[in-house]
Amino acid sequence: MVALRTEITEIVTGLAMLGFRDLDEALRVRPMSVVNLETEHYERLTDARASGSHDREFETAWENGHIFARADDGLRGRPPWSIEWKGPHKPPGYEQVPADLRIDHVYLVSCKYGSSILHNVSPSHLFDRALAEKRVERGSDWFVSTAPSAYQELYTACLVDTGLDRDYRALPALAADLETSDRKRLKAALPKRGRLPDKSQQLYEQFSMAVATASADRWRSSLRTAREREAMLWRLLRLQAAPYFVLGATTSGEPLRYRVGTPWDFRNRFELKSFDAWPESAGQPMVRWRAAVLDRDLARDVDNDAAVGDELCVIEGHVEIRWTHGRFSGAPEAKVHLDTHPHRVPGYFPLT
DNA sequence: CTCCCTGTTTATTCTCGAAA
DNA sequence: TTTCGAGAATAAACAGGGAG
Repeated sequence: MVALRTEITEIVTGLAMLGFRDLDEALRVRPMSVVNLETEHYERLTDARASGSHDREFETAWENGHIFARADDGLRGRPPWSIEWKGPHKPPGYEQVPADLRIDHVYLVSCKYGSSILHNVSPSHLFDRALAEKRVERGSDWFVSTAPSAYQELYTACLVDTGLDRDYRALPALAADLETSDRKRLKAALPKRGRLPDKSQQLYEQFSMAVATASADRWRSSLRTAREREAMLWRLLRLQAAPYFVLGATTSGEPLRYRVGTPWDFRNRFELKSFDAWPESAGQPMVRWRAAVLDRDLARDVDNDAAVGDELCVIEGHVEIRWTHGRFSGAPEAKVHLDTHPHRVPGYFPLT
């Protein structure tokens, strides 16, 4: 149930801010003050609650909303005037604050459960344009532009392995000329998942490394100045002009509660010392990234008595570069992961 | 021929899940 | 945990027709 879990976590988080004794009371009362919340949603929630299928999510979401309502950084115990639920709609436009709830028209709350993904964008948007401007470049396959020869070799080997090179309905000789229908045929002929045949597998590994290396190079060369690297980090971390809150859970179910500060908040306390990106040898093309950030608050302590070195925080993550829908299928995409625990990321401020 | 409208296709992004 | 896959939503691009 894709939508159900999202619905539960988002709505229950909101309900928990309204001051009811517990979730079951809230579900009984069915407050209609939550914008966009209809009877059908309450019915689904009540059913899910009764079935016991999402106990963990109910509990965490309720606790998250409850704590936000009382947190010094949050509502500080003030009863909210209005709670707006964004609902299942995907907002038009670009780079909105990823908010699922809005409290009193001001407090934006994003509910994020079991995902370490920061972005899922086209590779050129990340590596060439640093997530800055949204401009689609059609007709340019990232794999062709970053690793043309390795891509071509892999493609040729896959044609041979699948026997499609001898098919009378010939596929194009050049990987760059693949059409959608060609991709479908090739994908269907390849093993569903797991390793490719020996020769192809070896070429796939070389291809992965070539793509990763070229991607990391292009990323680094698009970030020449300290200014650009800083802006890159802000966008990676989704720092926005206005602060917002993330209430959710890690992939292992541990609760997450933090405020995402603005670039201004970031600069007040932190200073980006370095931003690195480098290719990694993995099954699929992967680029790792790491930012070293100076925490001035801690640095001040160092002047007094703390140990030197503690004042540097490290933020780490990685980018998967992959076909969206399996080998040779769909345009390549770049999935950006955050590997550092969010509560230890400079610019994210855990709720206390 | 150009411009505008409209329906269709495709790329991109978001979401989540499952196998290894 | 890492690697890989897929459905759905949406916006951009495309294609074709018809009016001016």
